Amino acid sequence: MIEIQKTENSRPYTEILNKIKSVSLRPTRQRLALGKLLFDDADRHVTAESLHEEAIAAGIKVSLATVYNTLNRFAAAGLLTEVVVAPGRSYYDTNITNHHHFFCEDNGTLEDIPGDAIKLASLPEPPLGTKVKRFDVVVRVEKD
Amino acid sequence: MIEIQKTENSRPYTEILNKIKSVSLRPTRQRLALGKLLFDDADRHVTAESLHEEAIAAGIKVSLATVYNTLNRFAAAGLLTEVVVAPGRSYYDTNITNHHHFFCEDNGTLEDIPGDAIKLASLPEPPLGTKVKRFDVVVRVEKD
DNA sequence: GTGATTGCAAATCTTTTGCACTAAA
DNA sequence: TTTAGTGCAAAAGATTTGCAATCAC
Repeated sequence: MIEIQKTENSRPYTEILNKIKSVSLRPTRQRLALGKLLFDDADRHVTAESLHEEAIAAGIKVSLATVYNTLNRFAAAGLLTEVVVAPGRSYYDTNITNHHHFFCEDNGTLEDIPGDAIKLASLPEPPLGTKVKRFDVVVRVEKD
Repeated sequence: MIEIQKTENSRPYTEILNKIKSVSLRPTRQRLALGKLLFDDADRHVTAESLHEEAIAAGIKVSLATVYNTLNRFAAAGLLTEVVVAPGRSYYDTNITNHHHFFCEDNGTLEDIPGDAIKLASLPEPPLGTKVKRFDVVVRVEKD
């Protein structure tokens, strides 16, 4: 029984329920709650650690291991994108459209750049035997 | 005494010696040997692990911790660039000019793209209170 | 019921660090 | 000699995994 679904805010949960079901994952209590945190607002950037803290603060009982597993499952299913900008820490982005990032190394903050805001004037041939999958632009900024 | 300097190939070692001295680092046996592996060829991409294996295979006695320390010192001194392309592993690049990368996730291979081969047609304003330091383009490719 | 998911703890992997020893200046 | 660098082993940080209990179907 998913008691949280009985509240007056049941519509968003239905959306998240459908989103999770649509990728053939079981809508468990933890996945629904994490999904609500992730997908209720647009363009969120989280780490496993930050999402876990947020969940605990919101009174959601979920282990860090499950947060890792959920982020990985969501990413593998295409619900999230993994963003690699800093060594030793993975960021997950709820924006799954083609886009890029500002990254502030001073405080580890990510901000989206719309895909159409950046155009490559040219691109050399990829290495022999390979084809281009996509490209990621990271614009590194610093506080001034 | 740096016995290896006595061989007939002493010229490259002089270059590496000077390179290391030029950034106020002590030219120890380990740094000279790692420097030779790194800088004798152009555009090398290594991880601490891969460079350590290479060194051991070449008969150089050096610990993994020292390889990490050396890569970090070299990078801090501007002799190397750290490249962030995959979660949980740091790559170091001997190309310190402005450039970008092809990255093949299938085998973890990096390949340089000259800086002038890529031009951004436009770039939105950076987040408030920040200024652009530089941008990195990673073109992700896959085997076909 | 059956198979997927959770949670915890233990394991793994990469990287850093403390400290006694060694080497460079 | 004075200070920096090395090596080992231990520690640290991020992430994954084994397994019994639990939950969705």
